[in-house]
Amino acid sequence: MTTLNISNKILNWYDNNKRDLPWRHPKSKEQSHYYTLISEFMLQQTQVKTVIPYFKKFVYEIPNINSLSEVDDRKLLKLWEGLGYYSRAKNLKRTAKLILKRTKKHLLPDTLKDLKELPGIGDYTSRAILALEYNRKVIPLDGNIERLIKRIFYLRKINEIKKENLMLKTHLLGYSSRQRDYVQALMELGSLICKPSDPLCNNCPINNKCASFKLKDFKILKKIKSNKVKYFKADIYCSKEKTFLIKNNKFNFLKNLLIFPMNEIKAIEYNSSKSKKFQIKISNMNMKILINKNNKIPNKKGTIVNYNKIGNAIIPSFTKKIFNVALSQ
DNA sequence: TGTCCACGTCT
DNA sequence: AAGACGTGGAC
Repeated sequence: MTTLNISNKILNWYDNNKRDLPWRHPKSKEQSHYYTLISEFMLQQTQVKTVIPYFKKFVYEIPNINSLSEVDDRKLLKLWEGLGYYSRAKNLKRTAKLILKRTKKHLLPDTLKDLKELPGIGDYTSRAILALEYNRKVIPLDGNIERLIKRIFYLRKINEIKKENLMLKTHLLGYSSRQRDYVQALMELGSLICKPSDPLCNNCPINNKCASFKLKDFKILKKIKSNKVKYFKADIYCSKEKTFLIKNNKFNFLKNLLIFPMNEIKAIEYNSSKSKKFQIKISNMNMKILINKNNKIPNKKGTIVNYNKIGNAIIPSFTKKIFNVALSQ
């Protein structure tokens, strides 16, 4: 057997192990660009498994960049319901409009600068598009590849894991004339083999090149995230199978989406209350919520939702969870 | 059930 | 440039 270099080993592994994902079967160049655009937006901060059903439904309902650019906002949001980070949906439509306006083609821009000017397309997505759609010799640095790099080069010090250094190190892994497949191979390897915990090193095609494998130390240095605790009281109105929600214009999270009427309260009020308590994390905030349950639907401005039949209402998972807690008592 | 983790962009 | 932005899954 001939000795393969590192990128060929990774590609070889990918050819035999790649997942069959719906955005990997475009029927034309235009569709390839469109599938990449939609899937990459959905995959931002969201795992593949979660994205698959959303992607399928989305491209069925909104099949190309033209229809995306003029889709009704409610329809768009309904297709995004439950996926989270709802500004992605708005940015996606704005991006579609800008692409049509600027290029008059149903294709994505082909330079880093032009891509990054589009809303919702940052460092990672622009590089992903260049590699996937233009076979450009760039490597997008997503969470999977970042972990792979940290393990291969055994990066353990803060200054070693700075983004610029990680970018330089990714390039030491080399390129391929099949860059489209190569970057997907790297991400797939990170996701399926070089997992955050208990990596499957025995199945890794490049374990002999991996410093962490040699040292048998697979720890990853993670960023420290803030985790603020805030206290709220939520008014849950339940009458038969109906409940009362309002459009959120008050808090920065879940803007313009349906939530229960809520107020921020002091820790003392929360701690001294005997009402049902519920803890939920949203974004980087740790919310502690008092459930204030009422039987009557108030005569105030809002939206009455039948929770057995949600219909056209767009309800974020956050609200649905509070719902279930309130009902379960 | 609660707690922790994974996952890019924008400002 | 640190913090805001959501959700699902594993244990």
